Amino acid sequence: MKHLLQTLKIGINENIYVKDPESSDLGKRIIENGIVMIHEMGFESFTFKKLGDRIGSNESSIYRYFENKHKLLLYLTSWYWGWLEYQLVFATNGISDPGTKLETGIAIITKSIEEDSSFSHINEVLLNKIVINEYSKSYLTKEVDKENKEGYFAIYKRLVHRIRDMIREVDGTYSYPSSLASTVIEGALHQNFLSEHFASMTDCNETVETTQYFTNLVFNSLNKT
Amino acid sequence: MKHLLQTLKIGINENIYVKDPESSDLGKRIIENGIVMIHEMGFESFTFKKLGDRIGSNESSIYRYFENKHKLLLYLTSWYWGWLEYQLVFATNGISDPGTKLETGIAIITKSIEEDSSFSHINEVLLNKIVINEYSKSYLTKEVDKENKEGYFAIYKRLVHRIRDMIREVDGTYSYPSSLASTVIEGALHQNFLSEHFASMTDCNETVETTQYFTNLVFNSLNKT
DNA sequence: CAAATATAACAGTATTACTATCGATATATA
DNA sequence: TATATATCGATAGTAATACTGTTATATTTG
Repeated sequence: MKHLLQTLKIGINENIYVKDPESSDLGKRIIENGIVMIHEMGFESFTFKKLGDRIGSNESSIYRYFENKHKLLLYLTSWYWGWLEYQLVFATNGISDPGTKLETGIAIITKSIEEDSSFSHINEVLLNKIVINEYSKSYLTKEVDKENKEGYFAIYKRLVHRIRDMIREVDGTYSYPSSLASTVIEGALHQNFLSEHFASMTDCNETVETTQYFTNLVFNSLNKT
Repeated sequence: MKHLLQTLKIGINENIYVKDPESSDLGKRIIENGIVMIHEMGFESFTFKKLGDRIGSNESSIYRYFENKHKLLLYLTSWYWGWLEYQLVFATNGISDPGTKLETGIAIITKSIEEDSSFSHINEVLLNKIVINEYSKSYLTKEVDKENKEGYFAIYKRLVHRIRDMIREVDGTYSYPSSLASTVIEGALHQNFLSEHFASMTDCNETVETTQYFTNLVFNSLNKT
């Protein structure tokens, strides 16, 4: 699994970047250190100038890879969702029982990432935290519809659809499979955020509880055959 | 009800503003037009300079009411949650059956706002849309913990706690009342956003469906006595 | 009427978010 | 080997943002 993910390249919409950051050493340093800096200082304070200083490169060189920091965020979060999608597909691939499959899927989606694969320049632990703290900002913009048409959110949508389909396989009569799928994926990020900053609004404070909460939520809504 | 809400002043943490915008005509124009402009151009593009131009006033005068636009957003969203809290309390006040009470509460929380009270300078329809599009940005910051300690999110938390308590009254044995309450409140905003911009990830496209989805979700999780 | 307060107008600063140009170096190709 | 091409760093420049500070005037209040 680790080796598979090591060699695997996640296909990200080519319009998100100007030049593929995977195609050069500088590109990889932009990604690697971009992740660290966004995690450290938050997306608002992060600038390409600061990143340039950190990697001993120039602001204008970074603009040759990404039009702006919003596009970099889209790239990073797309990578994350693509990576999660692979985990989901591999983990649920051989499972024939729909209930077990969905249960496994929910576990993948709701667990917090605790170890870095340490094979690539991408630190998945930090990236998971970036997704928790910043993902919403990538679509809560006036340009959503245009960017959605361009396919910038395709991977995320595909992931939601995969969970939706797993839900349907368990109970084809359930009326809200799409909403339930999106609620679990977005809700998992939210519960993780709450457990870190607003403990009184959640009952989750470790992976186990988050997974249990959502598993319970989903299966109570479905009629198992 | 309308008259009550007309005279009622929503108590907002005094550290959110420099000078109470309710205390002057200029303050009210800042709120009224701030809502319209944030709705029109989105929070990122909105600036105090533009607002000053619109209301025929000066940038620096607006700074006498709010330190920055982030504080203005905190003010507006606090007002919104306070306003919703009143609706919740009034609507559920006389109800003795815990199930009916919770059902009514969920309806209040999940419905989209369709008419403006048109009594005050605050347009609740637009404010509801602002909350859907911008609320997350008010807490997904590096300053959350500090601002939370200052009490800037107190009204929102109180609302979540009220729903949590209603859940507990229906089923005291349920393990995740806080998480379920926060999932419904945040999830309702999210499903509203999806129905507008990402229809394939939701089954909700009007108030009725959103309310039904969450009602179904909650009551399937609880054991009614 | 005097004093206090509120606001408008203006000036100024550091930073952000870019765009454009130029030159050095490395690499590919002919 | 010569030449074209791509890559990147350095520098300069611009418009806008996010403020802060000062002063003059208008308005309220005592």
